[in-house]
Amino acid sequence: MTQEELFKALVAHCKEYGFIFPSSEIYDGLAAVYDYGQLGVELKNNIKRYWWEAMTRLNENVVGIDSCIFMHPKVWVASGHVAAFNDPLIDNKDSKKRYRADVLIEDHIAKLQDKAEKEVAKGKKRFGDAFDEAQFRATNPNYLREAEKAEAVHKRYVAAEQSNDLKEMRQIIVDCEIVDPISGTKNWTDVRQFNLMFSTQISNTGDDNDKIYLRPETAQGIFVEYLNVQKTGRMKIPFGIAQIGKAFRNEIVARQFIFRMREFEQMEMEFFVKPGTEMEWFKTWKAKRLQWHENLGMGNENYRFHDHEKLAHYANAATDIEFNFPFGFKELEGVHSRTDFDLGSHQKLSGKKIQYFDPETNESYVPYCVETSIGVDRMVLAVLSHSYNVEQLEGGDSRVVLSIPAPLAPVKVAVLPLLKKDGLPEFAQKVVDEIKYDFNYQYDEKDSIGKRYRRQDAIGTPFCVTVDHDSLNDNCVTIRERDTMKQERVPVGELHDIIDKKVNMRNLLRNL
RNA sequence: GCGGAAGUAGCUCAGUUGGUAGAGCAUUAGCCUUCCAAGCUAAGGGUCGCGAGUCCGAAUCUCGUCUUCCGCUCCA
Repeated sequence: MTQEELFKALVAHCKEYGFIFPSSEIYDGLAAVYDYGQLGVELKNNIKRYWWEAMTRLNENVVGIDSCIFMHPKVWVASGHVAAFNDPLIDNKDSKKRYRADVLIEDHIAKLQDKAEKEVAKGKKRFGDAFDEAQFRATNPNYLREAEKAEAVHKRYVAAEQSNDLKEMRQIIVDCEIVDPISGTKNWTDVRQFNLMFSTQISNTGDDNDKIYLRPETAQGIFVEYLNVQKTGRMKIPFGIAQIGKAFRNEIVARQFIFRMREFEQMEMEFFVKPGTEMEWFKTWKAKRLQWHENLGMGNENYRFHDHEKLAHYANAATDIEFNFPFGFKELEGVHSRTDFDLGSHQKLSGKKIQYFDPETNESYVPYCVETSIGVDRMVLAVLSHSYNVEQLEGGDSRVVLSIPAPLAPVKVAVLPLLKKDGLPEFAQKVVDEIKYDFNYQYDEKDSIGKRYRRQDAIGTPFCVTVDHDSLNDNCVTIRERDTMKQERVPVGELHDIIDKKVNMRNLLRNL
């Protein structure tokens, strides 16, 4: 199977066994929105628990919060999202390329200004030392002509941008005869506003002033609660705040199953540190986060760091932890050194002092911040795509097995009476009673035992417990392990410990 | 958003020149009995993605539309 076929098979498998369904399927579905089914939600919850416990329990200076999706609109002004993700876009119909309309116009203005400056350069060359630049700029007709052209376009552009007049933007591009650098044609579509953030209104009058956004990242919820948590939790720097929650981004193209969705879930942790120490902590969290991934045992060679060359407006260092997905190495988690950009912006815009008083040095400062940010859905996809295997067995048989790390598996154990008579189901029920308070289990008495094993393999259940006639006499059952298919006969009383040893979350949390 | 391909039962697909929709697997019930799927019997399940049009008659022809996949584009 090629990687592409494998990925398709995985997507089909996810639907067939109740992990992940396309949303609203009975109405033809909704593009790039997926629902988690009965098994998917268990896997997802286990992943979230693994992260939450690693963060908040194993670091005594990291606490969690749960902030809202709705936030004050000014939050997104301070964070830079309103300014940075509100782009007018235009397509060239011939080259099929998309451009930012404002960039096209700005480039054009720059070209015109360039022409004017060339006149100045010419003047310099001609008059040498006698050249009076101010005089030249004020009087030279060639220069003035070019400069006026640039100024005229600039004025129109600023007016259009301020009034958000998309038709005028397009008209400027048409009037200036701006051509697509690739196709060289002027065959443009309309200018459309693209906003990364979804919006709605909080009152029901539809007034534009009541517009609020669905958060495009959970991080800002942490920043605006920084003061509350720091004070009420008596937190001393360095300390962190962790959060798991939904975020929404109106991506132009959402693709690759649950890898890029418009509604998705993040697990973010903001770690507040003393300015100047952020690089140390950046390194620390890079290592800690990689270890968290490696503890899953999905192959250390499947992870790599990708350091950012080009940094975002808020960062002074950034790296991605990439995972080897079926479609190649792609970002799974980001570790960013965000400086004091966020807290600083909120301090400025809100007028509230957001500072930390350091009792050791007696100074106040806006803390710097190191962020770890991982997509829950990407993590689910990483686990599923790595776990999905089609194994060839002796005798030409094959089985589909999800080798999900046992502590993350949706179902931990299946209880299977060999026959559904002779008192075996009744005995099996007693086995269920033995384990049901501690482990998610399935009971199945339908079809042959081999078939039932395959069904459990397909959903990644680490253990199958089989009850046979001997069980009634010796109180022992057969426990069969998913990956090795090895069987062992054990007393019912020992089941709990055998299963627990393998599926307990502490197996993953060690050494973190 | 552009280009290409696809959409018939839960899944994989068949369906002839337009003439009342099929198979295998799966599901449910019963039988059989058995430690690594595919034994027997029966049953349920389909507005043929959706909407128009042509036609006496459309799963089939035409147009539109939605969704999915692939490639571009986008991705602080």
